[in-house]
Amino acid sequence: MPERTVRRQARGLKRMAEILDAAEAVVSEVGYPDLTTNQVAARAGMSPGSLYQFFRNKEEILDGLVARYTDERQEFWAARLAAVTPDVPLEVLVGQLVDESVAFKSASPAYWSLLYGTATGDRLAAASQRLHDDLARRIAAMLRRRSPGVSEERARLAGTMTLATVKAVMPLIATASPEHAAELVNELKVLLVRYLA
Amino acid sequence: MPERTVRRQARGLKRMAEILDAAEAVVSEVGYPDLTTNQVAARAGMSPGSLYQFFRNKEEILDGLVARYTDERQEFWAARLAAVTPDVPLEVLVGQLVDESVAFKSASPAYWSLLYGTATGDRLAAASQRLHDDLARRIAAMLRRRSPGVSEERARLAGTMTLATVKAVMPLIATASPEHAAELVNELKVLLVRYLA
DNA sequence: TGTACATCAGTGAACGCGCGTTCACTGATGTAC
DNA sequence: TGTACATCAGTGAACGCGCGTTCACTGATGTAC
Repeated sequence: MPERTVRRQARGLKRMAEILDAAEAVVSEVGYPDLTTNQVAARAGMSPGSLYQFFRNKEEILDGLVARYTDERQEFWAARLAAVTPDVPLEVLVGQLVDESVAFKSASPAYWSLLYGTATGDRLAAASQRLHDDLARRIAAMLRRRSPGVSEERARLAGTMTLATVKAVMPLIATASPEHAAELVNELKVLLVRYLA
Repeated sequence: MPERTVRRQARGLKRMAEILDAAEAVVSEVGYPDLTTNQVAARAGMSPGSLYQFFRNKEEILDGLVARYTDERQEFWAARLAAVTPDVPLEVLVGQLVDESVAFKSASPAYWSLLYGTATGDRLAAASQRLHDDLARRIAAMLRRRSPGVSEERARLAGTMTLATVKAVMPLIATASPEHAAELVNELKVLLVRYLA
């Protein structure tokens, strides 16, 4: 257990980074719920005991990993957004930012697995997936009844997006204050109306 | 361990429902990661051993709970969407469906905790929350540089919605086939452009 | 309608396995004089 | 520049706790004749 005043040697700092690298690899391989400290140690090429020279416990290791990720992302997007000039057309701006988001995401699978991965097993995730596919199909069917000109393909896409958006805003509503929640609900409606119009 | 041919008595079926009720309560109280079978048994007012008369193991209990939820939701939305008449204005339609989604969600907190709850501790969720708040603020600032007329309040809402939407579509992109992923990315851009225009 | 027997429902103490963490120890590196 | 000593880095076996699951058992309910 590291005391408050540990003069970390260069070797030690490098080791800490290696531990985080190992944790990252293990998370992206087996997922957070199945990660064990012994796996991390093995992956980092050191003994289990060594982990505890640098981190107080398992949770701190994951904290360290998340901190590294969030710092990196925060820095990147802060600079990226600050660099946006007001005259660039909206289409171009959105196109670039979305593409960069996608690139960022696929570059670090462990981050998503950590923060947005399902806590439950694959079985439950699959059940939810089936429900969503079914609902997306039904939304698509409804949209086509309203606008028969729309292709099945496009209606399906719209259904998927609608469902995903609603799903995404729900947690925000749950944590927000009542009046802020009402604003969010309203804004969600605005977004969907503009999108589906 | 229940054999294939168990003639469940009425009493037993009622017990199974009680177990699922108990599991639901425990999940919504302590969250899925901290749920224990003994807690569920205690909550259901029975001994741990009794659980295993009706479910093979812990996972099956959660499966049962999720199945009950998904069936209920599937049924509700199937009927609800089928009942939509083509002549109702989009604003009204979206307004109603979103409101019903919100009502449905707040009626069953365990469902969300189960399927979309973070597997990691509250500490990590909080870190991610901070990052998102910061990014929403920066997006809002950028939007106001582009459109100085927009209020800070509205820009902030738009930033939050934008971020939530992007976040929601990412997992879909990850699991989809390459060409379908490209479609989703494109559709996300369309949605954002229409929303932010 | 009553009796015998199989099966279902239920108990709660105990077991065992996995995994996070510790502990006693050895080696490596820095620092003081 | 060398020597002594503190501190850091590292090992891996063992420990202990929590929790899912079992087990031997008792009670309740249905079914056959």
